[in-house]
Amino acid sequence: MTFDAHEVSPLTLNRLSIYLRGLRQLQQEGFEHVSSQELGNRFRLSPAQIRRDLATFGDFGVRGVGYEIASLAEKLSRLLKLDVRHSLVIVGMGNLGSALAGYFGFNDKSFHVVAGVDSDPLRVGRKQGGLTIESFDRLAEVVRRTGAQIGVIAVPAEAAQSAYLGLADAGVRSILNFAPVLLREQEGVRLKNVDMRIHLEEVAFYLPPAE
Amino acid sequence: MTFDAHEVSPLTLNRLSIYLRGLRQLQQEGFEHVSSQELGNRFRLSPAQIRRDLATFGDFGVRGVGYEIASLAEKLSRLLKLDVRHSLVIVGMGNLGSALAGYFGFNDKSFHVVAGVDSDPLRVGRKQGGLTIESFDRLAEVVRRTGAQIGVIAVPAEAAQSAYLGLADAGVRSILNFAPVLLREQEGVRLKNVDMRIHLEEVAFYLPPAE
DNA sequence: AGATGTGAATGAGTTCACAGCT
DNA sequence: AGCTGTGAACTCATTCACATCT
Repeated sequence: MTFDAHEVSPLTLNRLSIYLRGLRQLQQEGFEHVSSQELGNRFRLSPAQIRRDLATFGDFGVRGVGYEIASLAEKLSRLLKLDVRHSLVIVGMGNLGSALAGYFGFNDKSFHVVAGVDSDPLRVGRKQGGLTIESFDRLAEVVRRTGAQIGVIAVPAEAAQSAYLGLADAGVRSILNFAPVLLREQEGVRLKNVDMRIHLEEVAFYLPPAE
Repeated sequence: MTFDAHEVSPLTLNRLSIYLRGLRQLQQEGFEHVSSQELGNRFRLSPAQIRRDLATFGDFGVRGVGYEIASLAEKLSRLLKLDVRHSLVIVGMGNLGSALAGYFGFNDKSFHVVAGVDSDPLRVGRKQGGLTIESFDRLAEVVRRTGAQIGVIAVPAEAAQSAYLGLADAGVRSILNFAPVLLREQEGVRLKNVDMRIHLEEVAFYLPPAE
């Protein structure tokens, strides 16, 4: 069970998150054990892939029986590093930024929104979820003070590039971008685009030929 | 240039969306032509893959010259069916739903939010972006009246399954789910999960081993 | 000369199918 | 008997490298 984080493919990793979610749901429904078959049926996943993915990280199952839900969930959670708290700073506290803060949980077990900044003076100073919105100009200071590790870009498209630069300059090395733009990237900063519009375009494309 | 939508892989399709976005940005900056090389440099994409992807759908480029931005953007837009308008109904008009409505554009060229429903009586009747929030109970009627093709689930986790069922019963065959749950799926309904928490978990996982 | 479009080669990811454990 | 873990087979996706066209 020794592996290097960078050798884990995002695809596999994302599936682990999905398995964990499924396990939690089954747990809440009172189940204690599950086989790859059952898990697959329930959530439209491939049993073979579930076994392959899990086996990559350890022998979590028992032959003839399946997986013990609580203990597997626990192990996946540690594997995904959800047992340590990660701190987020959200850039852009408009509709989307506020919604994301709530969605991620201001004060989640694994994720903690430690700061929210905005360039709109009308929003600066407003309280939200036990947090006071600060000025975008102070971003570097805010990051230093809070030790934020992950930056979340939730500004309009036009402002996304400067939000990115601000975060990069402030020393944030991991950024999640929700603005629908392709950013000019910098060396040494990990960027993950979550472009909801592209997902929408995908769904629309596969829509039946219409009436 | 004849192909069946279902033969296009989501990976390729998503990249087409990305190329289109990149082209629009270059266009706005005043460029008229671009080579796969330049496009790749600018947005961290592989030139070979750009050429391969584009060539799948037609001979869009000119050897020795590259691609004409405006015309390629136009062609991609048509390919992605962004020249026809798609109608959305958003289930759950809280923070996230409202933010999504704004993000997708209430009245975009390609996407049109035609209705928003919510189960909270306090929200029903409220106006937003030229739309009046309607009751979740009326979902079927709303869908019939508006002809909504795509359903967007933006309710809290607990309510997502019933939102899904409501949409499916109302006849919506394509659903984008933003709630962080694995839904029990139904035959004949295309579901795309956009789980922002999973994206966050990915970024957190690859974070350097901490200080 | 310079960039595309594309067979061929490589690599990544998934599924099969079964040996091996409980 | 039943389900995992896993080599081997296969499928899908990306990259190479170059003939081909302007």
